[in-house]
Amino acid sequence: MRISTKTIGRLSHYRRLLAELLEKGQTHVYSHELARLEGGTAAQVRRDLMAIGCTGSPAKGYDVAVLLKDLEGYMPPAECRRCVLVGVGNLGRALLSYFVGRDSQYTVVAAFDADPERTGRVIHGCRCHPLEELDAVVTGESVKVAMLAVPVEAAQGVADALVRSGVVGLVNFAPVRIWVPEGVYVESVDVSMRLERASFYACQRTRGDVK
Amino acid sequence: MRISTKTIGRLSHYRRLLAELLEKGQTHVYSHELARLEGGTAAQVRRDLMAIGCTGSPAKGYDVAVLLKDLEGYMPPAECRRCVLVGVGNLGRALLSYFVGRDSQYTVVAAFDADPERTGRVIHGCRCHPLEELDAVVTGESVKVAMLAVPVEAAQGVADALVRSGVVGLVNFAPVRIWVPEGVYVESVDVSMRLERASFYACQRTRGDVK
DNA sequence: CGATGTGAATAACTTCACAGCA
DNA sequence: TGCTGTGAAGTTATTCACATCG
Repeated sequence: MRISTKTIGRLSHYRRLLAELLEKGQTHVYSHELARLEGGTAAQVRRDLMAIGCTGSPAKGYDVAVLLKDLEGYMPPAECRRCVLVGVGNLGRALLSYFVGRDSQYTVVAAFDADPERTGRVIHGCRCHPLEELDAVVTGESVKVAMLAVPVEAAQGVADALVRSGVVGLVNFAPVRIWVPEGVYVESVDVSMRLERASFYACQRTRGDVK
Repeated sequence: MRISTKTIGRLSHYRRLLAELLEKGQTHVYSHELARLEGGTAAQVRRDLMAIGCTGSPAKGYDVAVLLKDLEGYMPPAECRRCVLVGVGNLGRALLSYFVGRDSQYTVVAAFDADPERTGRVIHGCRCHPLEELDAVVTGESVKVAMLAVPVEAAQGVADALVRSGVVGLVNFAPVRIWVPEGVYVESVDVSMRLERASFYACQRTRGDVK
């Protein structure tokens, strides 16, 4: 059975929430509690968990530790949670600090930048290489996933280079569509669209026709 | 008629694409061209445009200038495209430089940060105020939209303050759910979920594109 | 022709509602 | 009783397919 992209996104979220609950010492959780934390409905949570074969008990709900383990078993294994970053401007540095927290599941094994001013240094524990070393590092480390935080003009070229070096999963922060071969997956984070949508609904309300 | 959130997002894309086409001097565009640029289908583009009453001609497709004008008329007017930013760390600075391009439709009228080291300065043309001045500035400037680029622990408190000052549209970059009163719209940009999903499909070797 | 505009069909996603269990 | 697991129903989103037009 094929699990939808939306469900995968929510499973990721549930995992984060469960890790927090476990840390707090909570041993069991009901679907409606997870739903409230996640912003969805109880039925939705149960469906998502059902999709990957997780079960709970009517009496106590879901066992937090078991559920977390199941989710971790379903989500990418450690070797897929190593990624690289291209572009070490403000956004790139923000991403590095984002993934340096010790509870983060992901590791940025290397960063790259075209600007010599930014390379050769270690930022947030991550070595910053010149772009020329991209292929050697990505191939050498067998990295499959990359984050793209470069200017619009550079995005497609860098994406091509990454794909050539074996990357098959990309998170693109540049506000431009990038083309990749069949079999490569792209997540586009489009900040200006998000801001525009927020403004749109903010406006609607101001105009007085909410909902 | 109610237009879906997804359609709003795509309309925002179309607008950006049309602005580029106009700049290039292209006068007409077919739905399948826009579709290719945006990564969707021609039928989807026509549906979206139909939803807001735009029309083209079978002979030449859509008139770029007219369509752009229509989209601009539908999207938020200038007074809703003024926003504030809270949190001037790396992410916040990245956002400021992002929206400083003169082709950007949006203006960040003020930024705020709790850290006195970061306040009092002008960054990318945007004055950075201490958090204490948030209410005065947001209320005084009648700002309705804000971007939240603060640490997880601070997100809810800042969101509350923003809402109290009249903000009704939020773009939240903190990886945590924030609670807002009925009528306030929140866009959550969840980077770690995006990265995880990219890893998931990279692992699976499945294929797809996500906006 | 090769497009648009659109009803109709299909697919995807979400919620309902209830049996069954502790 | 109050929850899970899940078929069925409902809702939303997307694609199909075709009448129509220059």
